[in-house]
Amino acid sequence: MYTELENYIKNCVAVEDKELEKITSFFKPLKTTRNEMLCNIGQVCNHFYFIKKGCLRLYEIDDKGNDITGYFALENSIISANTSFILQKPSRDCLVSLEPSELLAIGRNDFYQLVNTIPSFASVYHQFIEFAFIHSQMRIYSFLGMEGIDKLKWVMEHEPKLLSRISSKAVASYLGMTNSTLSKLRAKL
Amino acid sequence: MYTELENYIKNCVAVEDKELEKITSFFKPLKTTRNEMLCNIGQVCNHFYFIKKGCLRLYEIDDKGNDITGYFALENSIISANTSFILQKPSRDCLVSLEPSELLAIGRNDFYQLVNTIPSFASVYHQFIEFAFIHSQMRIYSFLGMEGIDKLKWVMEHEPKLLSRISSKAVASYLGMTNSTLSKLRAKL
DNA sequence: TTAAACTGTTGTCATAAGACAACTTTTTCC
DNA sequence: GGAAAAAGTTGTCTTATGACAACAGTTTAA
Repeated sequence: MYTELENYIKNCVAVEDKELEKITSFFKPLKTTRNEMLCNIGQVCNHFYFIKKGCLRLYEIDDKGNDITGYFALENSIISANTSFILQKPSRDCLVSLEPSELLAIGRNDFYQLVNTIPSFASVYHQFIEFAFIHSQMRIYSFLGMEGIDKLKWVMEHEPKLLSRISSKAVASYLGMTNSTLSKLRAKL
Repeated sequence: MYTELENYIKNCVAVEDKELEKITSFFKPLKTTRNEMLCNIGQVCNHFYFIKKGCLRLYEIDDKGNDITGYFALENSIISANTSFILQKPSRDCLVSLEPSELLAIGRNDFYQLVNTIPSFASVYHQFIEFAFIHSQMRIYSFLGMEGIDKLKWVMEHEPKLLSRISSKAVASYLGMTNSTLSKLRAKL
């Protein structure tokens, strides 16, 4: 049940079996269908999700009704509507499953109890946030200056899984372009 | 000497005077001229900086020789070439002073010693990273979809200090546009 | 103080990308 | 399995922005 999550944690920090067991005991399994909304606009996000199987997407809808993807999370990674989760404010993001998924969910109270009592878990969270920040900065550097064709090449090189796994529409919203533009760029390659 | 830094810390967490004194004792004052390079491309960044006075800018140079700003830091905030500092790899970013500045610098070893021994300092760092991540995500949402004029309005609303304090050229590199485009957009308002 | 360097403005022109629409292909789910 | 919905492709047209250049204004530093 918890093998993947245990591996994820062990991959971040050295941790005793006893602690590991305590940590995982707070996670509850959860199956979703496709397009299931785990956090909607206006809700306060109260869970962190580990993905055993499937794929989630965090996105925001702008004034014109277009959506922008914050990030994707595939198997063996964690995600939540972070801003809402951290600040405990109504979310401006939607967190949604792109495929039928198998998740392990932990509630916010349990999450912070673990963070505050188990240093190795705090370290896991800390590493997640550090990585998330580094990744966001990388995306700013890569997507703010580049032309469309170069953004596409960048993702092909650095995050090829996204292209094989995720719909063009969603990828376009991650690259900051329309789907028709992405389609035309793909044809050019 | 350390008043501003102490206030910065106290603003994040409740902390005893004794601890506060221990924390600040690791920070060394440092004055810079304008355009002084605190971390250059290829160097491994080994310091975190608190800004008492002045302004720093973190940026990267892309293939075409254009530069993109990662973020700015003004008075009473902290900054480093985070990616390099965290991963201990040669930096792709430059960290530079935009004005003559008064800084308090802490070396990486001291920094992590504090993080590992003083929970309240760990919390300060943790909050910094959380905020930095949230801010980066916000920028992705705001700048990836928007047209130039809306990006400019966004900064006017959310980070007006940048516009009054920082050169147009640097602001343009923060917004992901050329300086001539920014100048024309300003004229339109 | 003054020359040099840098910054910002404005113009023209070229081009990448958005908007919209029509159409095809694929996927979904009853 | 098949109808309906969604996703993807491709075309035309428009527009925002980049590239480049000339110039003006400002700052810097010797």
